[in-house]
Amino acid sequence: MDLLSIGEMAELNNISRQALRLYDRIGLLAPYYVDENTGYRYYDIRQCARLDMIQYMKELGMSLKQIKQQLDLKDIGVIQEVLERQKNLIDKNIEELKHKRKAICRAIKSYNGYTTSPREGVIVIEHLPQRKILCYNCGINIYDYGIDTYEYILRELREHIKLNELPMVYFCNVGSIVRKQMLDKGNFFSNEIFLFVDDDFETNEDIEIIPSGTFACIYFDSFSFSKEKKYARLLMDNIKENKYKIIGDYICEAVTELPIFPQNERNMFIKLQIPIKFR
Amino acid sequence: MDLLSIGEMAELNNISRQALRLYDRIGLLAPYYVDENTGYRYYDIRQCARLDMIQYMKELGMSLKQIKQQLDLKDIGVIQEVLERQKNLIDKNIEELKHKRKAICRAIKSYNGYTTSPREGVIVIEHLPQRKILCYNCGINIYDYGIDTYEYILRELREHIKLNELPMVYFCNVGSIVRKQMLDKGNFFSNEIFLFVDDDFETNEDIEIIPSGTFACIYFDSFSFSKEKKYARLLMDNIKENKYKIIGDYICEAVTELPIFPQNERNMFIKLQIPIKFR
DNA sequence: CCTTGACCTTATACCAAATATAGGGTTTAT
DNA sequence: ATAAACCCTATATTTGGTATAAGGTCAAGG
Repeated sequence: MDLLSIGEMAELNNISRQALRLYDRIGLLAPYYVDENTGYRYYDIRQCARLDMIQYMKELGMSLKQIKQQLDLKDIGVIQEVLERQKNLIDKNIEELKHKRKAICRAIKSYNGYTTSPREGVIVIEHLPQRKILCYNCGINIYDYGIDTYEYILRELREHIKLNELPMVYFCNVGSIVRKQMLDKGNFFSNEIFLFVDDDFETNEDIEIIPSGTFACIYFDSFSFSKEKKYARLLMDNIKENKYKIIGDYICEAVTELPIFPQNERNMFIKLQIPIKFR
Repeated sequence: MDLLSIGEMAELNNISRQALRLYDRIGLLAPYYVDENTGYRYYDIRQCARLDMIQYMKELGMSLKQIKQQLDLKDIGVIQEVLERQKNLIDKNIEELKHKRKAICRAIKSYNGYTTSPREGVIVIEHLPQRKILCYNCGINIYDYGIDTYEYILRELREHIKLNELPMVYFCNVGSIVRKQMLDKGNFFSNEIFLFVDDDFETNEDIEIIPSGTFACIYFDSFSFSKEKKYARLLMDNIKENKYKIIGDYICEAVTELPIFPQNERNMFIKLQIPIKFR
């Protein structure tokens, strides 16, 4: 019987010598024979079977520890269980990745929208598709407070997201909403912030739909409430001038950008939007 | 302006204190203010914006180093590139996982097939669906050699797999093939081993299709060539006795099991199969 | 028999992205 | 005043390896 040196074994199995030594040390794959004097490791070609299984299980996503436990069990047939478990794990991973992908696509679209957006302060009429949002009621009128409070509320929103098991990738596209009845009374009041979710997101009590329609919009960046109020007034005045009819809630949509300012303050692209009907 | 202790900051952002200290040390997020005497870290609530971005980019799969580079660039707008890159990465991951999933399903099916298989040596007639295999010609007649040589050939097959960019998960379901013309001449000769791939696998010159049809099959486990030959003879004799007509290649399908034997030798479930027609 | 180069050994350090722990100092509320 | 809660630094651990150094061994050729 001819034995293989660690280098030969490594080459045959596409693994590094170092890795084989590691497997030896943790007891995952001991060489068939070790020279007492030199410490040289010698492997039997048939040990490739075990190494195959190790690499196979590793591919399935198991840790070396798990693999060792599994192989130490010497329990034939348990491999099926492992396979089932790993399949479910993979399914979960795929779902997660798909979710992430969607969120990224959303973010890409948002950013593109903003880079090709009209100049700051120009009012445009846009047709916007139906959108789904996940609302969070923070209990206070955010316009009564400053950016600090807004940050705290964002943290609360995030807790909310976590409860809904949403990936954090959605967190870069948030907004606030002033309900139509408040707007009609001239009361600039909002106790709700939200984030946009995918259109095929399962609708539950937290999810609300913003219907498609015609919106009067105005863009600006670098967020502050006084700036928002200024542009909101501009937008409302324009709507009044043109005798449009407001038919829904005021929305302030924000896309968070890289925070690069001295105090690392939040920098955002903002798009205010009010659904209207031409009279 | 009220500042946050590291614990408050950590709690607000669902991150550990340790992680925040780490981020400080690597320069990813320095506290707004550090007490000179006590070394206590104090954060500004607005730094949540930067932390959000860090966590967002982390979610996208970027390393802390990459994130730091990105944020240090202070180049607004590069986020789009990052998003595109990460989207492609996710697409690749999803594809890979789907591949793995399929291979696992195949393995599960194989194992189930064997646990519910007839007793060793019993000949059964089965209808088997169309299957795709990836063939490798090893140049020698494997039946002229022993298990050691077979292991070497398996290594070559694996090199072959790697060239075809197949995930290693397929490697647990291999087989060998004796062509009909050899069988007809009574020549038990095989220089081809293969592995099963998914049905929707893209067909190229290495891929071969085993057509669906009726097969005479015999099951056994613990592989050795002499055992295979014994059962192959049994199978052939039975076919002759029953006056079936052999209409295609002899296939020896193996499912590798956990290697648990003293020398860690390969243990396999074997299913011999010969396509036949009733006269 | 000697040398050379390829190969082997152990030991240690490193990577990412944290977590855990020890040992000691500080704040805060009662 | 004092205890609980909190903070600090420094070090070790985790996972699955890779990299390197310093030194020992093997096989082939002269």
